[in-house]
Parts: sequence; structure tokens; C-alpha cells
Amino acid sequence: MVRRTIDNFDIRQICDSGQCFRMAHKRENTYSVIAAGRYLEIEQYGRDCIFACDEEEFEEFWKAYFDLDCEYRGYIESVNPNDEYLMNAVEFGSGIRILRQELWEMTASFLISQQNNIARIRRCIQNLCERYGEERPDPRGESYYTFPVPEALAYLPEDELKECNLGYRSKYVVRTARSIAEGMVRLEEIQGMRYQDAKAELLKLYGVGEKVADCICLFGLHHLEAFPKDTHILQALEKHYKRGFPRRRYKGYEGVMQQYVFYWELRKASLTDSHR
DNA sequence: CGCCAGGGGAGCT
DNA sequence: AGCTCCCCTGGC
Repeated sequence: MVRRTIDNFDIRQICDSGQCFRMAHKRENTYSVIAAGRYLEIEQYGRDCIFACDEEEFEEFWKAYFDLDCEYRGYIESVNPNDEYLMNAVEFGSGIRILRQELWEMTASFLISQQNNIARIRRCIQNLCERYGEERPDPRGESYYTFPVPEALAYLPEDELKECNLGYRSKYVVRTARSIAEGMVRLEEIQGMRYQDAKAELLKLYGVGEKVADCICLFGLHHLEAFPKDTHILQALEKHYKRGFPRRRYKGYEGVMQQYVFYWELRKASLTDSHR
């Protein structure tokens, strides 16, 4: 067990912010996450967090995964006080962090995300992991499945992943897995590239367009300047930033602001809903 | 049953 | 850069 008191960290908000599809609400105050072949449960009460792993694993892996070396207060305090919309969004999602997830997993996950909703994206990825990932025991005596390696998908018939409920996205994932398995696109090299070069390289993958490439850059490469524009963000920009989002002010971490806006747009509907 | 939207993209012009 | 068409599932 690892105990930490952490500011601007809310595991529920992170789970609901739609950047990780392998996080789940286990029970009151407790969430699970599967990443890089590992399984972890996190329990949180206010700023007090309990990570169900030993100190070594926490320091070596999870600390960086949750981006805990970064102080998010600075991002939050930089928001223009006159920007009422963004002030609200940032206050509402002040516990969000940009996770440091795996490049290949983000690539496949955001291929699956297109024209899809988050609940179904989760099910698709769960299906994919159960069928092509590796089964491992978790500390509680149950089991979980790792994310399949590219080679496990690369030589399937292009429609095979429709069995996992991917629909027409099946061929995007299979062809991309093949491009990577055969070395047409080298993820290890992309890891070392700056944002623009990495994005250009990712755009070569079949099924990867502007928006998906930016999601991969933001969540899989931690390029915080990537600013994915999905339907929700476009609607918000249209409504609140007719003259364009002030990217200059937030230069270098526009993607963090994007995530506050996205979460706010996603959740505020259900907020008024639950108040009936 | 039809219609539409869900964190778009490919293939044209 | 903009347009059309493509494509799958779930909810209403």
C-alpha cells in the first residue's frame, strides 16, 4: 500500500474524462486501472489517495503514469479570470491529469473511438483485450487482460475485429497493426520526435486523421500542445469562442485546457440531468 | 420501422 | 480547403 496526499488529482474525474478506456469504477471511492501489463486499484478520499501497490512499483511506474511529478496548479491559475466559461470548466475538472499512456494502445484505442461513444469504446477494447490480450491474475484472485501487441492483430483478416464489435473500424486497427508490425511506421522513433513530426508520422497510418493523431499525441506521447478537435470541442468553440480559442495564452499546454473543456462539455449535461 | 448521433476519415474535386 | 460518401451500433 502506498499513501499520498495529492493536490489536483481526482481519480473519478480522470476515469470519466475519456482519455483512458481501461479504468473502471470498482466500488465506492475505488477505481481500477490496467496499464502496461499491470493492474492497480486506487482508493481516494478527498486529497488522500491509497495506491494498492508497493513503494517501488509506485515510484518506478505509477507516479509517472499519473503525471504526479507535474504541478497542475500552474495550469489552473493561468486561466484568464475574465474567461468565465473556461474558469467554470477548469474548476469543475480541477482533478484531471493527462495520463502517460502507451503509444500503441492509444493508437488503436483512438482508431476505435471515431464515431463512437465512450461506453461502447470501453466495451470494444475490453473485447479486444479478452480475445487477443494476455490473461493475468490480479492481486484479488480474479484476472485481467493486457492490451494485445500489434503482432497479435496484424495478420488477421481485415474484418475479423467486427467480432469484437469494432464495426467498420476493424480494418483500420488491423491495417495499422500491420504497418507497425512490419516496421512501415516505427513507434520507437516517434517516441523521440517533437509534436509536429510525430503527428505527421502518425497521419500515415490508415484510419488516423487530424483528430485521432492529436489524441494519440496528447495521451500517448504527452505532447501537451496537441489540441484534438472533436464534435464536442467544435461545438464549444462555436458557442463560446467565436473568434477562436486563445491558444497563444496557453501555448505549450493547450491540450490540458482542451481536456478541461471536453470534460465540462461531456459532464455538464448529466449534471443538470441528475438534479432533475 | 426510420432517424440520428456518437471524442471522424478516406477519397474526391 | 471543402465536399460527399462511407460505415457500425445503440437509443429513441
